[in-house]
Amino acid sequence: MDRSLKGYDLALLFAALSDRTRLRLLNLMDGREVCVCYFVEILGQSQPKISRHLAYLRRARIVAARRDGKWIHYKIAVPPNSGAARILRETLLTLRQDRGMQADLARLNRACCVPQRIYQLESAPLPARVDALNN
Amino acid sequence: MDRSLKGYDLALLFAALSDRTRLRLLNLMDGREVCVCYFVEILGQSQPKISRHLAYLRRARIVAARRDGKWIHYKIAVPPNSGAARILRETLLTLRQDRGMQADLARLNRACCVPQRIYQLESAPLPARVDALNN
DNA sequence: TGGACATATCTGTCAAGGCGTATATCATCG
DNA sequence: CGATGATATACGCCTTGACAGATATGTCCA
Repeated sequence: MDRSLKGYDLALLFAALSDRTRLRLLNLMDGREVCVCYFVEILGQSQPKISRHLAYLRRARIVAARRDGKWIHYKIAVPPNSGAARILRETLLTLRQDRGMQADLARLNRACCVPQRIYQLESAPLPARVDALNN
Repeated sequence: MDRSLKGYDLALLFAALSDRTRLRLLNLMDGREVCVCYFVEILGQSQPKISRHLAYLRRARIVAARRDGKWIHYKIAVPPNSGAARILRETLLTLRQDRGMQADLARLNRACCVPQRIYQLESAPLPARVDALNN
């Protein structure tokens, strides 16, 4: 019996995905490990707000956090349920089609080119590529 | 440009999917067109509650309603966004893996065998097979 | 040890969603 | 018509989530 199917609430997954800000965060993490300060800068939203939305994603176990000195890096995690994992994969692919999401990525890439010119990012670790859920 | 990507809010889709009752309704409609009274009977929940949840699914345009005399039949609809459609398809496949969802289907099938013995269903139209989103 | 910085959590307020109850709508039948 | 049955919507109450602002936690560095 597939234990991974027990104890994972699909409705909770969808609740985590049901907010535009959280979808934007996931899109920025697609194939990338990103530290919180980049989210704050790229989305132009307050740090507590970003942090709360990240906590929501953690609760649904679709992101993983890793501390690195004073920074915390987030990346997408494979949820412990194969169906949820497939749904998440489809979701990320769908987000790529969205104009707004593409614009977020463009802003991220631009910021990564010149982090030293953006006060909040000058000493922050650059986002790093990681294995994407999608091929 | 893909017009179908405009005007469809993915977050709204996920909000529609973020409730267990609504997932149960969708699962019952997987490959089937079902009238409201069956949902009420199978889920054992009040008619207004079922109706409100169906309205939510309609708002996200993932179900279609059809009037047939005094009955209204619901079936799953392909949302006007190809990504949303793929996500919905994956979701339905995932629901099939869930014990509770399988139990709902078993209750539905049992009720369909002897609708005349269930007062609320004695004159109701039987659920009918329709093309499923999944193959 | 004490800042300074990155991030998380708490608090209070407001809007949205869930539910039960009551009621409205719409079709059928007599 | 008026009554009945199927479904939808309105209302009131309660809970949850989103947000801003304030504060706590944890790490680094002087």
